Amino acid sequence: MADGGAEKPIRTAITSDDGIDLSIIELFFFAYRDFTSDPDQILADYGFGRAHHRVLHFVNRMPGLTVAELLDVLKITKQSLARVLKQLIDTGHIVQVQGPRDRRQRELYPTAKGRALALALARPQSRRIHDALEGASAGDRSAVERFLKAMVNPELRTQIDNLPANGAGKIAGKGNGDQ
Amino acid sequence: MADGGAEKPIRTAITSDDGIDLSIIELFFFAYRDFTSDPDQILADYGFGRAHHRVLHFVNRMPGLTVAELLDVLKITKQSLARVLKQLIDTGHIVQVQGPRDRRQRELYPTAKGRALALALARPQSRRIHDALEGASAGDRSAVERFLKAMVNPELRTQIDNLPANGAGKIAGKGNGDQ
DNA sequence: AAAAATACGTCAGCACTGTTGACATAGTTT
DNA sequence: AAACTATGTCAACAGTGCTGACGTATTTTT
Repeated sequence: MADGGAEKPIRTAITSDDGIDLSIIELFFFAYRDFTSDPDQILADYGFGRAHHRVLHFVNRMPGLTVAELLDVLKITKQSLARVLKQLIDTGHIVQVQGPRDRRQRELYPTAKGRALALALARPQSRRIHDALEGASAGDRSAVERFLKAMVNPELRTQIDNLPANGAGKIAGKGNGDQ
Repeated sequence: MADGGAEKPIRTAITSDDGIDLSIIELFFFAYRDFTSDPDQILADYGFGRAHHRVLHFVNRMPGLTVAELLDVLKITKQSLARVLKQLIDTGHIVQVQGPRDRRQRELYPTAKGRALALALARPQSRRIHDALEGASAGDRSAVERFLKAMVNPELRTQIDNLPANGAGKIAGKGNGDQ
């Protein structure tokens, strides 16, 4: 700034009086930080990070999805995905299968190993959620779900609805035909 | 893996039947991603990132806190903090004041510029929350707050309670004496 | 059949944010 | 005086995101 160095310190705190919903902003930050800390610890043992977790999770949730579809869910570039996906394939957590209709496509599937890791990562998160909802009524739970869903950009809510057993039965156009 | 390359693909999706609370896990991921995207766009104009946002936010929420206290809130190393804090000081968003009792300490305060930016960053987040809670009852809102708080590690809940106008009046031991 | 578009992979370089480890300097406590 | 504490800083590294560019296989369009 170099304005003589005399910027006056403001000694009062921002409060809810400023018209900002500070409590939920801060709660959301702390909650998400701790929510991700559980899997982070497990991932460290594998030399993986959060990006691996997300890829593994959605491949397990939507087996057979293509690279392009995965990019669309994660909203990252293919170069970002390439690094982590390659590692997951090299370590035998995910396999690629050439697309039956369009042979340019690569369908992504978890292996038994990949399924096991995905579940191991989801377990502590699910437990934390379960504990957090202890004593909550069905209405409370529903309020939490509605809130979280409403926090998502409207264009993306469709994606969420298309996940299996989240309201939709199966993913359209994909034969989830049990191995 | 090099086991002959024949890891069998699993073609079934993980579902709630696996005993995992998938809907909230996924909702939380998407919700947080979009929640942070609003300020991210503003920050880009300043050449700042999410780390700057967090520092700025808590300095505005707890003016006069020391470097050590800030590290304790953010749970990062001082080397990580140093980089972003230096930038915020150099750009005139934050000022340091030598601690009155212990002159080794640096109390951190926002400037008018820093306060303005903090509010500009909080505004879209607050609006998103407000919109997400549209049509929600007081009980719904309370359920959401209780849930988020319960998601935080128990040891850290005290920190949250000590933020001004989140249940506590003032920060213990700090004279928030209005400039 | 040739041309254009698509799906994917990859190389190279960069930015942001987190980590360890080591060391320096002031100021406080013992 | 010695030990401890609060802060700053240098250096190196990891993880994950980005852009830009280019190559190859395959499908679609002309």
